[in-house]
Amino acid sequence: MSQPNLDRRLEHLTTTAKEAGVKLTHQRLEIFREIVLSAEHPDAETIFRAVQKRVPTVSLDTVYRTLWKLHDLGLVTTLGPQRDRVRFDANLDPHHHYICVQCGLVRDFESSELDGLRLPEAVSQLGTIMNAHVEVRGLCSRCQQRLPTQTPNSNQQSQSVP
Amino acid sequence: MSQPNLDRRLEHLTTTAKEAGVKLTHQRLEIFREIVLSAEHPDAETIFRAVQKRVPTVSLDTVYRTLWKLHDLGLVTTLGPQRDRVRFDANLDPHHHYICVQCGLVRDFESSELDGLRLPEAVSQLGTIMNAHVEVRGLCSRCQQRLPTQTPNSNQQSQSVP
DNA sequence: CTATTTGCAAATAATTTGCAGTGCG
DNA sequence: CGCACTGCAAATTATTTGCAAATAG
Repeated sequence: MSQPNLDRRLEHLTTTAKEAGVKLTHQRLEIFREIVLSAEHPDAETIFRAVQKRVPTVSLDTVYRTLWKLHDLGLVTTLGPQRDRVRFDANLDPHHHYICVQCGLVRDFESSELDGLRLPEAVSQLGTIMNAHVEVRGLCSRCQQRLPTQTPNSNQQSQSVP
Repeated sequence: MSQPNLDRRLEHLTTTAKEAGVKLTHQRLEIFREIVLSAEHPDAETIFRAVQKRVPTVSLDTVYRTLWKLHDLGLVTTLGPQRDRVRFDANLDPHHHYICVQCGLVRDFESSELDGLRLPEAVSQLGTIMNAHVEVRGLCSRCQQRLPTQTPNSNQQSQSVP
């Protein structure tokens, strides 16, 4: 992660936070910096331990709350289909996934064109390549109907949505 | 899911199980069928509830144990980087992921060629498309060195590996 | 100032494990 | 028949929440 890149993201954070009326506390800054600077994509516990070194008083729940707040602001994304719950796939044939960011629906789709993707050289230097597939994210048609007015980012939050 | 496809997978299950000396109980058959037949990629709880309708005595922990056993046999895969733990990504620029199936390491890589993938029409009928990226799975170089003899599939199991 | 945010501790939700009985091969 | 497998209940681990004190803007 290069310095100008970090600066650019921090500025984006500042702007977005101000627009949303969200306060930029010391803890939040450090948590965000930690995710941006980490080459890995850390989980909450890992971020917690790292931030704790510089802000000894942070608590794990603040890390969680901050992460989902940043997620709501569209400043971070999560890996995998969505929050918690491991999901299983018995389809061994080459296939790709469509994932709804709202409800977590996952659908397979096939494409012989995508099956034979050429990957950049850099990848093979990371390790062996067992398999490659495409993940598409969007709002599924069912969720589009249910939330005709909402923006795709003001969702999936801790606050219970009755 | 077409009938011949299901048959083919059930046969593969039988063969693999026999080879591995794993018993094919009623419960396991039903759990496997459930994953194969579901268009969704269900989580343990969902599979549990579905199987329960036909085998009222199954327990949730049997579902968990079976799922990981099938996973070990290479008959099912999981969505997302690996077991549990949500992981966060603050990289908003287009990028792709390399994921180590052994240790869960995730590395970004860039490729303008992959950024502009053309997706099949079928995808846009599932819902809106917000973003598409490639996920590559393999054994990272660090894990290759640590497990020079093991096969990539005899791992990541419930049994604690001291 | 004042609404937001934090830390704590306690609550929930998800997943795993020890054990004794059961049943497949 | 024996060893792998199951169900149960209890243990762990991950994540969320209520509340009073602290703090950004």
